Amino acid sequence: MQYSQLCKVYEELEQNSSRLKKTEILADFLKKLKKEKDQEIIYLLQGKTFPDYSEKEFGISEKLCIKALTKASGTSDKEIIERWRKIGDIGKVAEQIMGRKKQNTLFSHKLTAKKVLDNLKKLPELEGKGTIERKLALISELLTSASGTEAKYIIRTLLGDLRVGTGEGTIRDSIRDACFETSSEEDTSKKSLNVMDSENKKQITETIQDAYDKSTDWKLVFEQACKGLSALKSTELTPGKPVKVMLFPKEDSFEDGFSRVGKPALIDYKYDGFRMMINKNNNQIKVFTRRLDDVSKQFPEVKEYVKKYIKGESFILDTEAVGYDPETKKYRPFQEISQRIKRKYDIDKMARELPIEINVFDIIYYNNKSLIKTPFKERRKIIEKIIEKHPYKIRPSEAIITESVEKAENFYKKAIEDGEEGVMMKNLEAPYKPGSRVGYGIKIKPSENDFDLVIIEAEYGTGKRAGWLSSYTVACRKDNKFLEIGKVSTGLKEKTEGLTFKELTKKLKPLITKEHGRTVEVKPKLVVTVVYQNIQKSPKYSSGFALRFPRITRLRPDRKAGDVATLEEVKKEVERKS
DNA sequence: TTTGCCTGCCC
DNA sequence: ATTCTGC
DNA sequence: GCAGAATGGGCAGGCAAA
Repeated sequence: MQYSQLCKVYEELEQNSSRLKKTEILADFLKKLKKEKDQEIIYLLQGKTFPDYSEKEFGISEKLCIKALTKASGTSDKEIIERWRKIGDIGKVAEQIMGRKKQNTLFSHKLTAKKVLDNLKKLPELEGKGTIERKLALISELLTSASGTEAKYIIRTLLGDLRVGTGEGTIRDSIRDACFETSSEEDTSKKSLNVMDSENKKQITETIQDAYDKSTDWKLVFEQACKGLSALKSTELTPGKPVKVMLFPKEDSFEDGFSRVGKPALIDYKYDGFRMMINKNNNQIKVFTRRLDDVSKQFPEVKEYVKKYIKGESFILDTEAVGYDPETKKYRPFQEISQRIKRKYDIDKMARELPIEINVFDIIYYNNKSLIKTPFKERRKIIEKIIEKHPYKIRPSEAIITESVEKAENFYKKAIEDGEEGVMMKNLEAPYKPGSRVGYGIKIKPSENDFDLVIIEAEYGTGKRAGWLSSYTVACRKDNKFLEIGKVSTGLKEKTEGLTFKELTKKLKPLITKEHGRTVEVKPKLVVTVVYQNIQKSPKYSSGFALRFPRITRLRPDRKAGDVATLEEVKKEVERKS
């Protein structure tokens, strides 16, 4: 298959925002792909070359894409960055530059999808001295034989950002439509077994989703769907192979929480650690992160705890690991535990200095049986039955079941007093939904504080926000100086109503004093209110602090730069919270 | 040998 | 992580 | 209500430049 054929699909997807239309476009493509040899091409549809659970990385991002473009086109870094600033998409820059170049070339080699796939797949394998040079060579080889459009999508694929708006749901539905016949208005009279009526269609969709949930691999699911329903149904959950985690949207009050998850609900602590999926298959024990990275080596204690304190031959547990101080037994902030996650050296030393407590809050597989569809209350019972509770090692998450808002609030207060982040509320009847943020559970966190800060630098946005100054460096003050305390971007509106990026850009432009690349320095005049969840020590910002999860809530035209929060006030808040 | 940029991935 | 937006 | 896109801080590790 020609890569240009694939690019045509990307273009169409990009031009159509309706999900139904996207599904149609993709289904047509998949019908063609069925007849091809390289089914791996399906990964390219989501800008990938491997299944989601693969840990292979390109090791290429913005800077190296710019280098590769320079190399392939001869255009200077400076011009590329300037174009990027203006149009907010390195892919589009590549399209312009490589497209222009093509006109001067008399013949061009046709790029096949396989060639693109092959070169991309080589990237993760390279290591050691000269790696970057060799990676750039592989990329510019593709770019030089690419058309403008092809260059655009090669770059976007490398950046891991295809921007064609196709997620799992769309892929799933198009596999359904490509592999199973759909009844259209004209032939509703026909009663063929293969023709989907709406009930049937729903079931097929669910079966495909279920197969993906269990395998996390679209290539496999597509191949099975081509064979038929029973092949899809044969997919099984396999402990040792990672599964995507269920996610939880935020809710503001317990009333809202109950109305979403129903009454009674299970409420448990939300720990400020990191997600850990623990898989046991007989003697093999593996630990995966939320993005399906294998961190078994980094957390040797998990094996020990699992062997000693959990009954069962095989299982998959969903847990949160929190770090604590081994002397004082006090829970430590996320910043500290994050030192262990990607560690390759001194693993044992860190394990002693910063041990973890594993809080188990869900189970989706037990003794050769999937529990994905088992109601949550049953799953919780199993957790409590099989885990021997050992605080500071492994334990079921702290939880209550209640239908009272008052009891929920008291439990929440206790969680905060214990130094945790908040609580989760969960629907007792719900199944487990890998990878989706569905309302079977929600999270509740404390109301947050804010500072008024002044904008001293800004950066041009990308994608939807191209052309606007959309990310702002904000500062507090100390005497007559302004000290950076982080960047903020979210909270503003892209369209109308409320404070927009457009408006802020307009206000900032006259204040610009210097420009470098995509960043501008501005006179410290504009004051904004920034809410945040936490204040962290920062190795990067001049104030020595940074805000965790910052977002802008409003403009303060009534305030001057001299009115913004002082470093002293920031320090006082840090004290107050600890 | 050391430093610092870059990337990917936790939140 | 948070937020906004389109479906 | 959900998925998708565009953004935040900070960590370790890998490589290249100093």
